[in-house]
Amino acid sequence: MSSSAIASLPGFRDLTPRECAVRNYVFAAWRGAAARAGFVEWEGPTLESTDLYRKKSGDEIIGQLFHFTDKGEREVALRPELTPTLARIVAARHRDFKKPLKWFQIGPCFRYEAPQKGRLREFYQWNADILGEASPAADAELIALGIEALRSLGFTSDDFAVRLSDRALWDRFLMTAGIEADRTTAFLQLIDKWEKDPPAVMDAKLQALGTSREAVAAFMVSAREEPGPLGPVIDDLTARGLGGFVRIDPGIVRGLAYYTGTVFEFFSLRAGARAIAGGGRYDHLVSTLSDGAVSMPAAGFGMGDVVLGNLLEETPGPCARLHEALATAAALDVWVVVADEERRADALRLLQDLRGRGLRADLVLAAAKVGRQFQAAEAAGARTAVVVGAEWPVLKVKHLAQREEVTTDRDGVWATLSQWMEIGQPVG
RNA sequence: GUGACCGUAGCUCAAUGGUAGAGUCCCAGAUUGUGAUUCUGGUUGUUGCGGGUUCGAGCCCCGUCGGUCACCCCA
Repeated sequence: MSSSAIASLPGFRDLTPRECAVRNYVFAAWRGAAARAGFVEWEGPTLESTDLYRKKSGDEIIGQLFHFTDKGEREVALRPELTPTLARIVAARHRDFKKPLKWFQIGPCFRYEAPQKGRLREFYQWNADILGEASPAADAELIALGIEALRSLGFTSDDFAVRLSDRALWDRFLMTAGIEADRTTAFLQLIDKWEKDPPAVMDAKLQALGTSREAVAAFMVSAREEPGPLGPVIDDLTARGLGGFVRIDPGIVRGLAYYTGTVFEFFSLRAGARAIAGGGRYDHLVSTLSDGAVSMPAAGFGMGDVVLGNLLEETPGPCARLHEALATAAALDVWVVVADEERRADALRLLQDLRGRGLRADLVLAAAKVGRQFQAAEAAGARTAVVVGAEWPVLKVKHLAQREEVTTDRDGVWATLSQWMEIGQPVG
């Protein structure tokens, strides 16, 4: 609080154990969903050559990077996302792997932007990608994975939906409308603001490009009725029973980046509808980054932990599930109470024995009154306690929730605990 | 980068321009071996920082830093 104290940097978080546990819970959901779908985990470096991002997105992106010159005069940048690293690795090493690749990574990313709700300067991103498979089945597989991850956290079709589009839809529209290719980017940026800009403003801007709001609106309606290139993706997801999560929405454009076909966005249906995740097909990126040496179709998506974390706390169902998981994760199986300091050595031996058998066990490190040790056990969420005192080798084992205590010996401790543990073991 | 609002104890917040407080948390105790509640006691502040106005500033003014939200952007 004092001015001389060093505070954390803006947009960077300190994760105390409770927040760390929430993060781990989210990671477990991501990893679990990916593993169940046959995706394997990889990991790349946090720091990359700045050129990796410049090459892909152009110079304007450099302003949003944490970048510097290292001691070897190299221009380097903290990664703002995971996909370029993936493309770089796959371009270099793809012969080592059978296709298609189904890879995922979880890791910190950095963006030098003004922090605000749902957006920080350091955040975790989960990226899942399929490379070497051009079929729409890959797009659908990825969308299904994202849906499963969110469902495993307790979210339902009341909480989120997937908006699906395809760059090809707009290519068709632009061709029909006679708009030159070099204005495509400007046009798509307008579409991105379709819901934000007032109709009159939107119309004026579109007129300047040689079309109109009316024409675009009519096209959007027709695109929703006529899935066109998105038909196979929709059919695939419908066959999986996930059709209810997906809707065609040509308004989804996903920035100006490297997408070449299908694009999609997971967005919250709750107040302040925000994007939870986004992705799409990027068939040319591997080729671009390898200067044409390797060509490989690819698709993927990224999901950040910040918006998702907010949603977890705000949505009742998932929030309850989270708290239940946190309580279970933090709980100890047994607390060893040293009722007589003369017996601390015996207590320590018992403690190590219990840990060696796989139980989560702890004790108060410094001498303390029995009452305080039970308080510590309670605070730590211990389910049982073993009292080691003057009557050694006689021991007392207590089930804290049931307030039930039995007298036994060293062997009896294990028998009693294993019996109680099985009873109290949470299912799933 | 631009704009609006906000900065008081670790946290949540009080305090007409007139001596900075409460709750909570944390720590320690309540007839020497058992948890909740309760009770008692205790620690923590140059009121974000720096100027200015005033007899006197937590309060008013300017600046600065930080936070939040929005814009921009969103890979």
